[in-house]
Amino acid sequence: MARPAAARVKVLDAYISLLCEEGERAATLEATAALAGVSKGGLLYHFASKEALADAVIKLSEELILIDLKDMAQAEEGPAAYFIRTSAEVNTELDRLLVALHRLAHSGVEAATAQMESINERWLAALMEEIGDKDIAHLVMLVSEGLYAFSGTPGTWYARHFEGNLSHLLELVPQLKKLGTNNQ
Amino acid sequence: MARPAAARVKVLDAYISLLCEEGERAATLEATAALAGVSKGGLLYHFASKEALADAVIKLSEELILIDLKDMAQAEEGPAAYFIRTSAEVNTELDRLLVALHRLAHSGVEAATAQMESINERWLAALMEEIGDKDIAHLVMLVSEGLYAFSGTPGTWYARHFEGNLSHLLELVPQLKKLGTNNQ
DNA sequence: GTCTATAAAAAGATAGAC
DNA sequence: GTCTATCTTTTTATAGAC
Repeated sequence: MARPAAARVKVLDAYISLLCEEGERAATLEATAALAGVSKGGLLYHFASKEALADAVIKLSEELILIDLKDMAQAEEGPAAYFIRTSAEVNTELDRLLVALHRLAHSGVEAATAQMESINERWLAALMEEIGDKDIAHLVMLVSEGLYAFSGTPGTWYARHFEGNLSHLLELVPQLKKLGTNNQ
Repeated sequence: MARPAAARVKVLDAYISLLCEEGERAATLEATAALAGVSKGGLLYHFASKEALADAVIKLSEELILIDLKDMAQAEEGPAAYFIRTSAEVNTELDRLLVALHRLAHSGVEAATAQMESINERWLAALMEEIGDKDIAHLVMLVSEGLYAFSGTPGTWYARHFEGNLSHLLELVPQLKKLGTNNQ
């Protein structure tokens, strides 16, 4: 589907928005259709079931993560700094998709859990390329995971403490890498 | 309720188990009652609504977190090491409650989000007592949050990479603290 | 306190008109 | 492609017997 219908895009975007901003319980077919400005029937023409909606989230996350991994490998600041910096960015398309994936995984959608795992494996591999030390790479993964866990819920702890203030964490990256070298 | 009914405890425990192991979608009243070995009516005698069940999770998490904060402050290894070590422990009562809280928060239960925030504020304050440096304290918080985010889903990325292997991360704690000193 | 039976509401999905 | 109307299933909650 090289040029998906506008309505299909609006529906998927509405579903992702509801997942991110109100949680999985609120992301019903009816609420999604209403937010997208279509009827339930109109929604179901594009996505035959709720599972199809979740699958579309997973598929889109895969497309965006492939771009992200490429950018991460080529980043001038280095993969680790790129990774931590972008982990804290909120409301990028990738961030929204990853938050939506989280919501689905926590609700019990197994395909979403599997995709999260797959993404984590690839990120860890990319970090290991640069860092070398397994423990430090894990540490960076956990920091990133922590940033995601706090994101997607505006006005929360995460926002109060980190928003616009990530530079301090980023300054630690070279030190973390050195720490990795000492540790080998 | 100094000595809550045995059935009440079984129901609450079943609800927490379903949240942790199968996600919020699976934690219906019917499934909870079945796992607890009571009828739906029996369940609703102890918890008048689904909201009451969620509130009980939040209340129990508060009781356990007060104990945890006290233990953390008095830990011989220091608050930060205690905090990271216990963050990775799975299937403790506190861990299960925190995973359940996460599930509820991601589903859209606002009271659960508020409780998570409250807990995070108190943990950060306890870490600052020891570490002093705000950035490093944040880093430790994020690592811990990452550990929680990965926990509660057996057989996943987290389990494969960290289970029984946290000693490496713990060895980094003194170095992290030193890093904080340099950073001041 | 616990059960069964039943109601009420919400959510997912289908059919067919346009 | 999109809508309305309808059906089915699931989920929450109530009522009342025991």
